[in-house]
Amino acid sequence: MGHDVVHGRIAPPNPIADDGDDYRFCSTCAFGAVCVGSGVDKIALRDLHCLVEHVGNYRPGTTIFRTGERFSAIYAVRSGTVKTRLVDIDGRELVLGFYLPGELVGLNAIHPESYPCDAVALDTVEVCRFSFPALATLATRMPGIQQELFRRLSKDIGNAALLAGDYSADERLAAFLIGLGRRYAERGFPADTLHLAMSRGDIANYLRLAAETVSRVLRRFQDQGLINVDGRDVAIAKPAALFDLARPILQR
Amino acid sequence: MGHDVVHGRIAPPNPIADDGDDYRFCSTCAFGAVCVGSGVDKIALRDLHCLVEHVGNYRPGTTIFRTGERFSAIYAVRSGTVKTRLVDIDGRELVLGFYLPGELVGLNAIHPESYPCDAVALDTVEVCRFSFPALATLATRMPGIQQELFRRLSKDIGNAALLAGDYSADERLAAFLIGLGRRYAERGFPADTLHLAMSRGDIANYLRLAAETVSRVLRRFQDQGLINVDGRDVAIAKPAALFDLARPILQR
DNA sequence: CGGATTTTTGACCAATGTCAAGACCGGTGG
DNA sequence: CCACCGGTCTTGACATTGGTCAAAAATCCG
Repeated sequence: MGHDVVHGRIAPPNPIADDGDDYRFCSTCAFGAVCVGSGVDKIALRDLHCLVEHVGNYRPGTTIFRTGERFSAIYAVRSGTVKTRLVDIDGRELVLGFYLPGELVGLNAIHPESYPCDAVALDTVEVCRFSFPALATLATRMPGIQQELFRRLSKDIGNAALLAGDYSADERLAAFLIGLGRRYAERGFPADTLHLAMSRGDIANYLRLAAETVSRVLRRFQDQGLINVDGRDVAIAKPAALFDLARPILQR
Repeated sequence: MGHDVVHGRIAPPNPIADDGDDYRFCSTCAFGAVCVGSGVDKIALRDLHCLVEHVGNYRPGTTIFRTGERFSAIYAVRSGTVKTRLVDIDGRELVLGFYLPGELVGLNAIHPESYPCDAVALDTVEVCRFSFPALATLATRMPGIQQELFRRLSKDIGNAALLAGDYSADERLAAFLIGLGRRYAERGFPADTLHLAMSRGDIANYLRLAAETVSRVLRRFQDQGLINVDGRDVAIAKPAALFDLARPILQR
C-alpha cells in the first residue's frame, strides 16, 4: 500500500491531497467537488488558484494559528492531522476537533473575527491557506463555492452539538472510532484499521474524559473483542458491535 | 415598562421584532443590520422581502419543523422563544438550543439537507420563514447578506462547542444565566431580570444535567445571594460573582 | 375546587475523575 | 549494542459529582 517507514514502524495510511496542475485542483481539495463537478468556470478557478497558498511542513507540535490572532484565512489540511484546542482560564485543555486531509480548519473564527482556538499540527502537516475575504468574494461569483462553505459550516455545527450530549464513556469512544473510520473511508482508506495521530490525552480532552478513562475503555473494548489496540494503531474487529454502542450518538 | 399581563402574573419583557414597512425591515430582523447599514440596494431589498414569509402564532408546544423533514428554509424568530431538540434512540431528549427574537433557527439543517432536530415553540411564537435556496441566491448579489450568514453559522459552531466542555453544574448554570442576560440586553432589555420561557427540564436537557440538579443549583445560588428565583423569573443579584463562576466557560 | 404538571427536596448510588505508582516504549548517548 | 532518560500509557485504590428514585410541595388551568 506504499506506506512510508517513520520512526521505526510501518507508517499508517497517510492520505495526501494531490496537488493537481494549474487547472485541475487538489483531488482531495476542500473545493474539489465544486470545481470538478459543474461546468468549471476557468476564470474563477484561476482566481481560486490565486488566492490559495500552499504552506508546507509544519512539524509535530507546531502551531498554524493561535488563539486571539486576527482572523484572515481558513486552512484546508493537505496532509497530516491537525487539532484545534483552547486552554481555559484554569489551565484545562479543551480539544475542539481533529482535522484530516480535505477538512477545513478555522471556520469557527469567522464570527469572532479572531481565532478562538489554537490549531496545532499532530504530525507533519501541510495545509492550503485561503484568504477568507477573497474566498467570500469569489463565493459571490461561484455559487458552488458559497454552497460548499455553507455546507461545511453547517456540518460543523452538527458535529459540535453531537459531542455535547451527555453520553457515557463507552458511547463516546465507540462513536469516536467509528467516526474516524468513516472519515478515513471517505478518503479511500480502510475504515477499520486506524492510526491515531493524537495521544490518549488529546482524545480524552476531545471526548471530555480523563486520559485514564480512555485507556481503560480501550482496554475493555479489546477484552470484549471489539477492537485490537497496538499503541496508536487500532483495528476495528467488530464494526457492527461498535456501531451498536455508538448508536445513541451517531443515529440521532 | 409596558408589560402585558398573562396567566395572572406580570409578563416578562417579551421583545418583538417590529414589522417595519415595505422598505424598512423588522428592526430586530436577522438581516436588519445589513439592510440598514450599507447603501441599501432597493431592488435586492424588495427581493428579500419577497422571499420572506411571516408565519404567525405558533402555540406553546407546537412544532415549526420536525426531524427528518426536507430542508427548505431557515427561520428567524420574531417573538417568543423556540427550542430545538432531538430525541435519541433510547428516548433521551437533547435540547440543542434556545432562540430569542432576532435569532436564526435551522442553520444546522443546511448540511444534512434535512432538519436534524425538531423546532418547538415554548410560548406564543412568530417567525419569518426564509426559503434557503432563494436566500443563498440573493446572498450572491448582496455580499452583506452572505457575510451575515457566514457569521451566524460560525457563531453557532462556537456556541455548540462551548457547551461541550466538561464543566461543572455550577459553571454551566452560571454561564447559561449570564448568556441569556446578554442576549436579552442585545435586544434592549435588562440583562439582570430574566424570564425563563423554558422549563427546568428543558434547561437540564440543554445543559446536560438532571432537572433535579438544575433545581438544586438554582436553590444554592439563591442561598448564596447570587440570584433571586421566583418560579421562572430570575433576578441576577450579583452579576460579577455569577460571571466569576462562569468564567471558565465564557472567558475562554 | 381538583387533577395534572412542574418543581423541590431527600436519600442513595454509580460512573467517572483524581491521585499515585509502575510499565512501556522510543530516542539518545556512551 | 546497551543503559539510561523522558514522555506516554496503563493499572489500581479511592473520592466526588451528579444521576436516579421516590415523595412531597407548589403551580397551573380548566
